[in-house]
Amino acid sequence: MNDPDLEQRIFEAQAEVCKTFSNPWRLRIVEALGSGQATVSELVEALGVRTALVSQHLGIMRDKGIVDARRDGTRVYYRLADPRVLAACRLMREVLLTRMERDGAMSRSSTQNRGRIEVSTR
Amino acid sequence: MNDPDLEQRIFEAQAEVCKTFSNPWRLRIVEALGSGQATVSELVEALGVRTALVSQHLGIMRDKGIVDARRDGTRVYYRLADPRVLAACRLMREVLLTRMERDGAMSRSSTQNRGRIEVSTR
DNA sequence: CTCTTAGTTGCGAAACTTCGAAACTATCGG
DNA sequence: CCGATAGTTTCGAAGTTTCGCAACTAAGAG
Repeated sequence: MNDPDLEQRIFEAQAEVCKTFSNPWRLRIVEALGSGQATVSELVEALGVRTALVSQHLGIMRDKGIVDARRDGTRVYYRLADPRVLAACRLMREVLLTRMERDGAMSRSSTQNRGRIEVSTR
Repeated sequence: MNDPDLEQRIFEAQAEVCKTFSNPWRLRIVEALGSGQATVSELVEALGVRTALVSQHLGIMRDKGIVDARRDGTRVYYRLADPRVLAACRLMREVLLTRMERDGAMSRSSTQNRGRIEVSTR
């Protein structure tokens, strides 16, 4: 129990999940599915992107188990497999917005050194 | 205010942040930095990966503003720029583990159709 | 069976990511 | 200045992702 490799495999699986969220269209799909379900054409309409592309992204998310699909006649309804992914995505977005605000403030101040290594003055 | 393009740019920026977490070593670094700070060599020791590679990954996270670096003598100390990223990563991992458990249960049952589109029986 | 609507899939070029190897920089002790 | 230790950067080959395009399947209407 508690294999050193199991831990590594969990982090690899998590990296795969994060890869799924590394695309703006997929993030918008997650957000659009936040309030219930939607068909492919509703998503096409909401995002303003070609059908094939939306379907490709949905296919990727289906394969990774992020969304579930249900066909009803000619339509296919998609929904989030686990509502917590929305929460995780939103938390990440909040962090981002905080940073964006801070960076905006930074550019108006003089202490600008993002991405550089600070040196402890001792 | 509330530009249709601003929204898109926020999702693009978020996708960039998620890209940062799309690598198992970077996730392990985030986890290792969860309880305070660490030097590059401490991270090298903890992850069992070459120094250059750890430094490359830290550089990527520094550029994206995920971690902050502070040099003290020959050592460089890294820490998370915002503790909420740890929470977001952990929430994502929980979702993942739930899915892994569910999938484990699925393989022991007969209804196995992950990644396929269910058809509504009507 | 045919047509239409709704969605999926395969292909391929361009762009991007990963990681090892080697060269480089920074700081300190002597 | 020299050498040692700690970390960073550059390069490049191998692999992966993105997205348009075109061909395909699935279901219902007539």
